[in-house]
Amino acid sequence: MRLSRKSEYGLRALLELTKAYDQVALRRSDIAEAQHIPVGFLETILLELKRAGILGSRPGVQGGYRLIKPPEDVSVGQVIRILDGPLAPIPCVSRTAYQTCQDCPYSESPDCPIQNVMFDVRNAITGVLDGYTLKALYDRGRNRRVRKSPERRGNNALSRTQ
Amino acid sequence: MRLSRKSEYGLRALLELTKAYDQVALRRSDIAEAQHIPVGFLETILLELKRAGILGSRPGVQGGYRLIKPPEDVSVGQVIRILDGPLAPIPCVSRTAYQTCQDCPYSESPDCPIQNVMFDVRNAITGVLDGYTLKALYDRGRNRRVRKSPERRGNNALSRTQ
DNA sequence: TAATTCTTAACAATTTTTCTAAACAATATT
DNA sequence: AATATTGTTTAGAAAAATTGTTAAGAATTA
Repeated sequence: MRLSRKSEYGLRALLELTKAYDQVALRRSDIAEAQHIPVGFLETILLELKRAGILGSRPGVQGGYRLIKPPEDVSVGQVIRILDGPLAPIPCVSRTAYQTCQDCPYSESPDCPIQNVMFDVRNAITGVLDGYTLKALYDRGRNRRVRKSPERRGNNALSRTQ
Repeated sequence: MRLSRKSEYGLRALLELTKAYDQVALRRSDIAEAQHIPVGFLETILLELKRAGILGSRPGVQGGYRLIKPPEDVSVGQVIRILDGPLAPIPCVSRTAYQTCQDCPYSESPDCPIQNVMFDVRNAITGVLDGYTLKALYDRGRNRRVRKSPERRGNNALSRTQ
């Protein structure tokens, strides 16, 4: 159930591009440096996002990559699907990439127990990720860092998870 | 975000063992045949579940594996954690296996945007999997196959996902 | 004792993930 | 037009994880 490095890098890159949205283009080397991402790997990631219509780019001086969709119109779910493929834990519960199971003894039956649970898991995951936009991702991190009410400090994600 | 083969096999094996609960022990070859699982791989899976205290076993004639916990006391989440490790998409939001990120530029900050989303995802996943027991898994598949009301037929998981 | 079945550890094949290299193409500046 | 800058593309290599396999051994029952 792990998020790949690729998707994590992709989201971190998009965070930088969201910050620069409507302002400047960022060179892959800028992004790589800011986010500690191997520049060669980042390259392939940015290109996939470009082909998917999320990024635009231009070579040359003052060139680089930029977000060509409003950050509030791109969901985290979209991004992960582009970079990692379907969000569903198993192909037989995927909306976007459905596939029947071959070796599953329940594959002929209308009710596979595993399929039933994983269907719920898929909905739980997409429920979160498809409702979460790049703008929300960026703002949430930013607002929290500003931290208006001090008593909220102990309630951040990190302390909750340790 | 994929469920491993290992966990899928493990759950399918446990489904067989739930069916036989309090009745007979099942040989690994029986389980392998019933569920189309490579017997050698199944072996390593069953042993992990045994070490975790979920299964018991006995060699010899009439021997085999059996569930030693009531099916209503074992959650699908537990099983996947045993076989695949933590459910969290990234280590920094894991309750059971927390780890700080090394290369993340936000790792010193109390508010990492990625961590925030993935924290929600983790809760969504564990919310489903930790609340789903082997008994529920077994019964739900079984009840559905019986299918009391015919008009529900079009509403099964498979047709929903295509 | 003999047949049956689980036990253990090592390791091998395959696939996926992660990353690199190098030649090339486009753009802007001069 | 020349040059420097930056993205583009393809191929593939290194590393890690996944998915199995093998074989010798130990426990249990008949």
